[in-house]
Amino acid sequence: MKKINEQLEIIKKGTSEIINGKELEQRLKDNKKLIIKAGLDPTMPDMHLGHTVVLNKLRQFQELGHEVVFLIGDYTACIGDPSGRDITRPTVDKNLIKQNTRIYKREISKILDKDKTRVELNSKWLGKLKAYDLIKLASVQTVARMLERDDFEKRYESNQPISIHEFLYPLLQAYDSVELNCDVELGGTDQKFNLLLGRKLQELNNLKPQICITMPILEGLDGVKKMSKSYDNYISISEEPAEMFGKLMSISDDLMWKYFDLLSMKTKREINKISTDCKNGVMNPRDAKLELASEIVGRFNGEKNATKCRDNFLKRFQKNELTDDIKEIKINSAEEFDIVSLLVQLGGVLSSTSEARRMIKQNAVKIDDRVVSSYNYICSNNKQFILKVGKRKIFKVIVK
RNA sequence: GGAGGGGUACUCAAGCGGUCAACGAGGGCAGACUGUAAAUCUGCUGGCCCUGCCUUCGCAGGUUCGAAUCCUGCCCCCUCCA
Repeated sequence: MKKINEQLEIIKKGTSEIINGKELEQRLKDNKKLIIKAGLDPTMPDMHLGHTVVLNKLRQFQELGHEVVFLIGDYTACIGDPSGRDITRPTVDKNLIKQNTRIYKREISKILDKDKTRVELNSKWLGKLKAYDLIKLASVQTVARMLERDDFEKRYESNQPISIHEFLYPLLQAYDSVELNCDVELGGTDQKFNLLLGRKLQELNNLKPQICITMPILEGLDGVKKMSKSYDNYISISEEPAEMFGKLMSISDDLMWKYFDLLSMKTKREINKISTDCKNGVMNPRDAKLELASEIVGRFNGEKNATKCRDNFLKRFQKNELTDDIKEIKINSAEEFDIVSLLVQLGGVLSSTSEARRMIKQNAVKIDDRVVSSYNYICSNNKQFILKVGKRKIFKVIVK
């Protein structure tokens, strides 16, 4: 194992808060494998970059030789974590949870060392709790304390409903820590309350209280709200490489620095260098962003793919050239067809005739780089042509 | 159990008998400008056989020439009192 201060430096990087730092140091000094937990509810079918902020930290712990537990909240997913929410989460179908659990198990191996990661489902112990146990568990926290939480307080004051079951979520998450006897639990800053409750519950059960480490919340593509599937501002880790690259390139410069901090494996010094270079005009921020996008796409899809995405990106948007990864639309038709039916029925590029008309009206549709301005434009005369709809949708249409 | 408030398009939110496919804001999309940036400006944002027609305002009926708007029943949500 590495020296204590080296370990601490790695652990501290990128964190928002460590409760409590001294305890962590002390425990590292004991030179034992620590049990590190981070959990995720399998409510959504895939993981996004926001989740990886915590996973990356977990990975670092793993590399330092500690025991990493990835907790899948298959049981708690039924409740829905109210953290940071202004509305009650809808409950998730049990089959869907099972399915997502499988996906999660697979996806974490993109970041964590699969062989060294202990994966646990909290249904294993939570499913055994009896009403008696649950009520006893519920007695450790008062309603007043619960309502002190920002999210609940806001909802309470603005007359939004809070269901009883939402109060149980933090308690059950805390119970997980008791069950696993965690030394450290990781989570986003919005998890602070839940993490601290784990500490408290462990103490009540005569266990060493866990150290809570919070990570900043990663903003989504809009740069404002947290990255989340429900806000549709996310980048999935199983996204098409080119798509992932494009999404990363479309973020604002301000946001780019946050992404560097939370997602890049570059050291603080390296990031600072890039940042000052951009400020001094030595480096174009766009190139910094290219580097960021390459690194992240590379992590999930390999170096080779990343380079290809980068090349294609530059080709397409900087040089306005065609790339070799254009999607093809093959049409078997002896008859003539017009642009609207190509876009909707034949190509499935747009979802309705009205939308197609709208696009044409707005000069968004191009065939071989020429704007199509008529709804009735007949395009079957050409055997092969390039169809563009807006900036991002490009297709090669082949008529047979 | 009692009293009151409310359910409108992706979200928030006007409208309270005709001029409502429904003001406005946000989001989204497109165009201009660019670094596919961001910011800004402009337009669009239910569907269709598209100068017109069809379906939408919690659900089901009713009144009316005509309803998101009025009446009846039902469902759901919130607040206060107990």
